[in-house]
Amino acid sequence: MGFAETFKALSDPARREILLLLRKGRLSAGEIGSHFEMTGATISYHLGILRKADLVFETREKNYIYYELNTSVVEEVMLWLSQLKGE
Amino acid sequence: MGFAETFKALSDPARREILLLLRKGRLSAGEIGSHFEMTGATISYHLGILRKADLVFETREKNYIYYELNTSVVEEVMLWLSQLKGE
DNA sequence: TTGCTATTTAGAAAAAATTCGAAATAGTTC
DNA sequence: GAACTATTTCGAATTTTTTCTAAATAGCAA
Repeated sequence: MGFAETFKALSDPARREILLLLRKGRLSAGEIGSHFEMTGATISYHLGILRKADLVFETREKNYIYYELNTSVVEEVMLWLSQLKGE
Repeated sequence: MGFAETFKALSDPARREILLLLRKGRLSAGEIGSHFEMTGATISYHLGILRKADLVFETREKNYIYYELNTSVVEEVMLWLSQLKGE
């Protein structure tokens, strides 16, 4: 948990784009990277931020690391936001 | 609009606390500041961030500036988040 | 084991965010 | 107008974030 981490993770456009990509299903770090004009190192950095915020989880397979959306934290954030708009 | 601005605004604990304070109704900058261990200048900075993100709006009265919650942006954020968890 | 592919980690540079004290602005009140 | 109160803006210092290149790790394949 930790809303600071979560909102911070969501505040970057590339990281939000990554999450949207993952809606369709899991992708390897490399597949994710191919959608951006960034080095693999930078993508890895962003994936680390998303992972620490529990917005994604990874599963290792062969020499790939697949990333997948974790929606449970999204629910918590929505709950917090709904508090804000009256009950 | 601008989700980057909005999520960035929400990523700071003090700013989230300010928003929660404003649920009960409008407060002046000074009243908001009295809840924190920060200078007025810093509170003003945070209020500026929240205002730019359209999460609050201000109304001037006497020599006070009152801040009020703006929930319309909160709705947009929730909509974006609900996209994330399957339609 | 040697080489290949996928990804991360380390270190450093650049940019952005946070905070403060001091000065400026603006509206009140005498 | 002069003094007072509330708040913001400015300038600078510190911390955090973002990005890269280069090096390290790890699994696969020959």
